[in-house]
Amino acid sequence: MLTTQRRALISARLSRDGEIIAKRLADELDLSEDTIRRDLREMAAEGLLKRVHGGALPLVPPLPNFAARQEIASDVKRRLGRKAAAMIGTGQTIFLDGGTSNAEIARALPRDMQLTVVTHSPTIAAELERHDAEVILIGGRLYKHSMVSTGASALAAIAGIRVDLFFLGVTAIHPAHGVSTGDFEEAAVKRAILGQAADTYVLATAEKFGAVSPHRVAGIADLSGFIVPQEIKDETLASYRDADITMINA
Amino acid sequence: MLTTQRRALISARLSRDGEIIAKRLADELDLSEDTIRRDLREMAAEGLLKRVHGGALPLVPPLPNFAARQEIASDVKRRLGRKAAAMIGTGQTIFLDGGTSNAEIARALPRDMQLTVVTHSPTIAAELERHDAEVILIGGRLYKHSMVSTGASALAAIAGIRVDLFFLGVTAIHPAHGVSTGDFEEAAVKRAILGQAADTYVLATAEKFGAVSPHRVAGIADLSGFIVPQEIKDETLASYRDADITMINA
DNA sequence: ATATTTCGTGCAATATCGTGAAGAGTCAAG
DNA sequence: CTTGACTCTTCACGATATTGCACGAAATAT
Repeated sequence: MLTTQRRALISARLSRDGEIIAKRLADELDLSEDTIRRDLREMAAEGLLKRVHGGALPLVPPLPNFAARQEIASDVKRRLGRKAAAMIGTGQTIFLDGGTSNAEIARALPRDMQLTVVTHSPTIAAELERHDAEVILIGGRLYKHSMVSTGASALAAIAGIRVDLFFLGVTAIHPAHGVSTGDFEEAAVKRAILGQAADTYVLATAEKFGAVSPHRVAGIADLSGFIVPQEIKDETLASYRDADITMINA
Repeated sequence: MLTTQRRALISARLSRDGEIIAKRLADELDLSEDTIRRDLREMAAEGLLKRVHGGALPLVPPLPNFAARQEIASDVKRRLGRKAAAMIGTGQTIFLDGGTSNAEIARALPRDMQLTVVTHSPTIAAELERHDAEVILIGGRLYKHSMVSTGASALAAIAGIRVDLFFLGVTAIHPAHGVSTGDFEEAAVKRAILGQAADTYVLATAEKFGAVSPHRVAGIADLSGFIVPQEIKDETLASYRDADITMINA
């Protein structure tokens, strides 16, 4: 690839994605990071972009849809997402539930990783547009609040799929009442997926512990484990210990 | 090989590949790089191409690849989208195909309109997150290039749905070859939807007319009409008149 | 506070460039 | 047939550009 073309690509990516990440582009183009960084440095000198640590940003503010996408996932959720992504092996088939925590898993997945991602969330599917991963989208009636497919057709589609790993999203986690969520249909879909997964993990931010939502998804013992932020107190987690499930710190 | 022939070849390669790499062409033609570079130098002096280190590029950047196409919802597409949205009645069920034009329809829909939108594009579904519309998502294996579900399960889901209005997205429109698209699976899905729709309209930007893509979706007469930008020339559209379909100006 | 990532710089290896000179072929006038 | 003018090509070589690597500094993550 010619240098000029590479620079043109950088410009195009900048306006499309709203950012350039030096390392990622270097991997993608199979070049050293030095080359990419040199490009960025020189293009910055020409006033074509703004250099930042790790890559570059456009001078003009990015498109609105990117701005929306960029919504700040809290630092905690990003950490949980990275930890979860690290649990996934090449070639596996995983199911990503909807929700912002699981969207962070999608973002944390290496772009060139070979795996199959099943999801009933169009938002998550959209996140994976530029990944190499095979994406299986579960259709159905869209439940807007959580942006996931529900209903009979979703259940039917789920019944035909087995996955290695399921990352379940819930709104509440309680030692006695298990994990639960706010919508009846949504809970039914989650239960269906749970039944098809070899292992199920929940990304558990602090505010969910001790809470109960109307529709139960599963008991604590039905899960393989939780991924919890490390700053959560031990006594909060103590009441879950007897269920003998894994607590992964992130 | 004559100099003139060689230069003609260079021009042809430039428009076909969007680049000339001096060394590669020299090897291929079994000539020294000097000769190629002299050609490039002189053609650049005549304003036929742009010299760059390592070879040459066309003066006009190559066809908007997918990355760039994604980019700007041109003013034209927004107009088409608004016109299409205006055709939709309250309470109707419509199917939105993937693609940037159809995304503009979704954006142009009033937030509080009561209707049912069926789509196999997670991107379109995500656009409708804050609309009151009921959204039915068609699942399947995600074809990344266009971001739409394809495959047997998508076809099965489509077979169970009837819609009032289908907004079809294609890459090419030709009087004799009908409307066509670049992917085999994608074309099959589009045909399936067409069979379930009472009316089908295509948002037709100027560059699509007269073009032909590998996989035919339908003949012109199988459609209800086109929504075309008003600045398109009458003679361009003349060859479609005999099919007796509606041309809506936007 | 420490580990990891990213940065900038200098440097060496390689690729590409421009120039001028030399070789090869063509053609027409002598 | 020979010669000289002309064109096109290749070769040689110094100049310039590009790339990857090493290493200490700075920024960022844990």
